[in-house]
Amino acid sequence: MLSDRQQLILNAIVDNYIHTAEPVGSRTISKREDIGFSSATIRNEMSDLEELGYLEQPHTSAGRVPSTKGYRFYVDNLIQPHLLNEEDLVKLKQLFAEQIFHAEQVVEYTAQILTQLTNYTAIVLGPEIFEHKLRNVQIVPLNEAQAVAIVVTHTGRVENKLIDLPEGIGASEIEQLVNLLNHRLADVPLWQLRQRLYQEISGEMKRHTEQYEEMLQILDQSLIQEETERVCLRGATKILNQPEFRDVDKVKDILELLEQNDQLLHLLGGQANGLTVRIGQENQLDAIKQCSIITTSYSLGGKPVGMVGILGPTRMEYGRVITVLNHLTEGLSRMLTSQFEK
Amino acid sequence: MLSDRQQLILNAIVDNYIHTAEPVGSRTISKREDIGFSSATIRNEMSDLEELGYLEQPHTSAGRVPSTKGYRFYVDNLIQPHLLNEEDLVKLKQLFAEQIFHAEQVVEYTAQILTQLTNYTAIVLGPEIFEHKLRNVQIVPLNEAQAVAIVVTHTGRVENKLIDLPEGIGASEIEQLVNLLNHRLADVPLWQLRQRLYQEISGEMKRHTEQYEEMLQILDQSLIQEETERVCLRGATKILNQPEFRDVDKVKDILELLEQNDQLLHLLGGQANGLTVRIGQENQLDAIKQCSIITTSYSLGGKPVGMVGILGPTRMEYGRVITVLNHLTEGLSRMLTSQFEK
DNA sequence: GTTAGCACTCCTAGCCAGCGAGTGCTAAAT
DNA sequence: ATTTAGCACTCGCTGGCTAGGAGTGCTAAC
Repeated sequence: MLSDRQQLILNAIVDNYIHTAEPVGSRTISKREDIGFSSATIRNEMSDLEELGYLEQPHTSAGRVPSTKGYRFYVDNLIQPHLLNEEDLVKLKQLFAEQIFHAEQVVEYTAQILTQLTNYTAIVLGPEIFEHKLRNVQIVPLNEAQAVAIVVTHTGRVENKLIDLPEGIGASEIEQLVNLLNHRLADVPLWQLRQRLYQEISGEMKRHTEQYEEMLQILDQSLIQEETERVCLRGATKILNQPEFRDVDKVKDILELLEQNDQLLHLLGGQANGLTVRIGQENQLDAIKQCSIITTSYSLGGKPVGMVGILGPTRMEYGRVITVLNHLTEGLSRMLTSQFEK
Repeated sequence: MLSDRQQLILNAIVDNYIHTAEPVGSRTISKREDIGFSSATIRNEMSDLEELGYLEQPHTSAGRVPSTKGYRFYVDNLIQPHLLNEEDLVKLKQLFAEQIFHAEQVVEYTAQILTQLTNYTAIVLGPEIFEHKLRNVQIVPLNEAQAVAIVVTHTGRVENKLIDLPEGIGASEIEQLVNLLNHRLADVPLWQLRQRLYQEISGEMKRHTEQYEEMLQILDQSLIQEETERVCLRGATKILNQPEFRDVDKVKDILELLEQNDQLLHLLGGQANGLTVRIGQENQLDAIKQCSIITTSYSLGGKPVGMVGILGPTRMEYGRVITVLNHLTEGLSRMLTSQFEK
């Protein structure tokens, strides 16, 4: 375990490096107000900290830079609570005041605000589909062969899908089918839909229509669960502001990664609920081994339904970002819950 | 006007620069098979071409680089038809073979293929909403205060919007309203909807319901035209592969511009139909004065309904990109027309 | 245990010379 | 009158060299 003084010094170094992006020398630390030791003492401690793996030296005659292990200790033990300024709080309040809630819009708006507040890249994953319950199904024929199937959830989310109509299906039969669906499947969670469809509807349908097979075919097409979640990325170019990413080769891989929507989910990294920090080397993907990601989840009525994440350099302002994220997810959860649980 | 030999040389220089990204010297040109003159002769011609504004010299003892004027002449007069290789043609055919057509998907798929084929950034603007006719309207109540309004067009596109319900509106009244709408407004182009609403429906509605004002309020909310067009960007990071954009400062502005969805429309630059090339300085936006954009439109039944654009360095392979775009828009138009005009 | 002092390391900026690609001009060749 | 060979000149780029400075590690004194 690190001594109190070692912790004090490690904290000072990480702090300094986060704000300057320059290797930190012993004299810089000894000049700080909260440190009462000479540079020589600091040097000895720094040497020890390096040996323990908390610091690294770019080259012999340079200052020290925190290692992944150093950041990890900083995040786990040293971070001090950060107070948001008035301006930032106002922006967050505005977000939560958005009474006109619409899943897609809130996701984008949230990502926008997050990237503004933090100056890092924001990734927001919308409320997950399998928590949604069916409100209403519509099937709108376009011509003889095609129709649009529309599924509305109790949260107001709308999914739609183009489907092929089997030959010889009339408008009245479709209408009948839709009525049956709405009658029987209302309030069924989306992920249970297909299962319930076969359980409850098929018997009834056999009685009502001769074209049982064709109908089932329509339904099967209509209710295929959307694979792509609603994930939204904002502020990808923020990384270009960081001095350690002045090199095109270094950012190229990162930006290419962020271009792939399906990779964004991997970045958020599964349904961990609560706040998670992944620092530098701790990340799976090579492209972002020089970055840190802070993720957290927000919930509806106690159950986590979505995630938000902030991607920045390892030299990220962890304290501030964590505070912002906590404020945000708290507000978001409160808002979601009050809106849909009544 | 330029002499034949001047044109030959300008063509050779642009050609060479496009492929090497290095200033072109007189000896390089004189060595080309299609040129039968010594380097000295080339030097004299180059000097003339520079004086006329077609070439520029980064510094005294460097080769020449085409100016915007030079590229312009090249594009307008010198470009040679480019043949696509088998592989590329197959990819394009695959796109057109997509029978399962869905506006949103085709836009994304098209952008993806374009960026793959050209290795530049692709921007695709989906079929414009005002060409779409109303097929069906639905209003699905979520709770006492809110509902989702859904508009389906004859092309199978689905727009949805969360609306607030006035107090005291019952489900039966909404149903009545929806029936009336579908009966009266089917096949009306979306952009005429509100106008026709007031013309045709209001009289009838006064008769049928006492809550005329409230109903109108619902409709007004439901039919607000979506401001954001379906625009899709792919391959933004391709620019990072270009040697002239190895500098973070140079790409930062470009990437930040591409992050803003509303700016993408400006890039495509209005409803010019037919193929347009905007080269370097000719671009309005400062951020892309070092880039060129080639745009063109595709059509449904003769009327242009969408656009595609390719963004690359001024040193772009104009011939190849133009060929790809022509193939694409031709196929896309044919596909759209055959699908919806029957 | 702490700190002042000092030799040492190593990066960085600046300077300079040499190289080479390329030009422009002139004079000879066609 | 063109075209071309020849040559001097320009200028960016590379590599080697040096001086400066920030920072370290060690030792010895406090």
